[in-house]
Amino acid sequence: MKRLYFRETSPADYLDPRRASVFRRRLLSWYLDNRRALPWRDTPTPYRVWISEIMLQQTQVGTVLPYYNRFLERFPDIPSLARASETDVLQRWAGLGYYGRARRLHQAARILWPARQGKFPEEYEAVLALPGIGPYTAGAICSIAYNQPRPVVDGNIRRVLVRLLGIGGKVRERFFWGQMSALLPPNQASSFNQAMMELGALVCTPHRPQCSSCPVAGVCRALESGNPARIPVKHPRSSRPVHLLVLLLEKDGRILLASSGKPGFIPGAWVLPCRVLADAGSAEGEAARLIREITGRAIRPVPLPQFRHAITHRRITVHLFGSAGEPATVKEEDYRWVDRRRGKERVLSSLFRKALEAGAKAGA
DNA sequence: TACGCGTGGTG
DNA sequence: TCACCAAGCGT
Repeated sequence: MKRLYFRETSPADYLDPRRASVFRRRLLSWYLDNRRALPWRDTPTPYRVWISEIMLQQTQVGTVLPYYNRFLERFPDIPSLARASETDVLQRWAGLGYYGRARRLHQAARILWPARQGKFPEEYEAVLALPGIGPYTAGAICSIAYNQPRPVVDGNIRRVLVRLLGIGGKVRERFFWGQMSALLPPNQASSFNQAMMELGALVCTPHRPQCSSCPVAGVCRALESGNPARIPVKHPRSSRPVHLLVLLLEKDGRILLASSGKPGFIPGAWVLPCRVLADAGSAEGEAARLIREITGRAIRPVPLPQFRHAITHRRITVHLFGSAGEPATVKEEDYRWVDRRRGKERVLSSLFRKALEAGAKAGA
């Protein structure tokens, strides 16, 4: 059955040549005057643009900045990144999220060095073939670092385009790529692509777009129609509640950590002993059971402060437990007693860092 | 195509 | 408090 959910593209969706020309000129002019000074814009070498684009995937500029600077300091070029251990790379990434990005970044560096002398490829297809690089990132690197005429489409650009073109319904992904290809000035791809994203980030924002100071307000169909903020239309998403049991076991000032082979956690990172719960009510009973499994002894779990942790599509309620009395020696290899202070130096996700802080605050 | 992946900011 | 969002990719 044919789905009517997506709106078909019609020739009328494209800006006519005159409006397109006005749009390009005003956007580029605005960008030259208003672009933010960012470290990867100072000297846009392929390597620096690459790192920035990976870090910026689903992550805001302000969040990325400190990580970017620290990362470049430690790994200034492809050989230094390739020579590093994965743990070292993850250590610098810890806190940024989406840890698969860091692993694939590292894998790509090892493909490029020493086999390809650490030289970042120039051909779009070769860039796209690298781990962690999809159509957006390949287009971004080729256009920004090499000024190749490659379109890009990201969240900002989708929003700018549907407003500019006054698209109310849902369109397919290829619609956006077609529009960007049509608008792209072949000799100014670097500036144009960045200008589109900059406009989306600074002016054509999701809430309360600043239409009064928008350089392309004169050619915007959403503004013509009256209420630009109503575009794009939003559809509800659900985020499921999850209950997670976490154990904070101590012995002689050390805490028990496990190297996580478990799916859903940072690869190669350390975790506190934990288990997903069927419901909130089973927390204490499961805590006792997990302690017994780990230590081989029946030790009463002591409730510590609960806290919540939000991840995309999930609201996690963390049920934190300590133990009364000294847990016996742990048999299983995955577990290790680690000095509390040194525990923080290990790769830990924010959730477990929060758990350590909550435990410390409770005097555990 | 739809989902999972982490975290911090925003209203 | 909470849903939504942010320079996406891999499966």
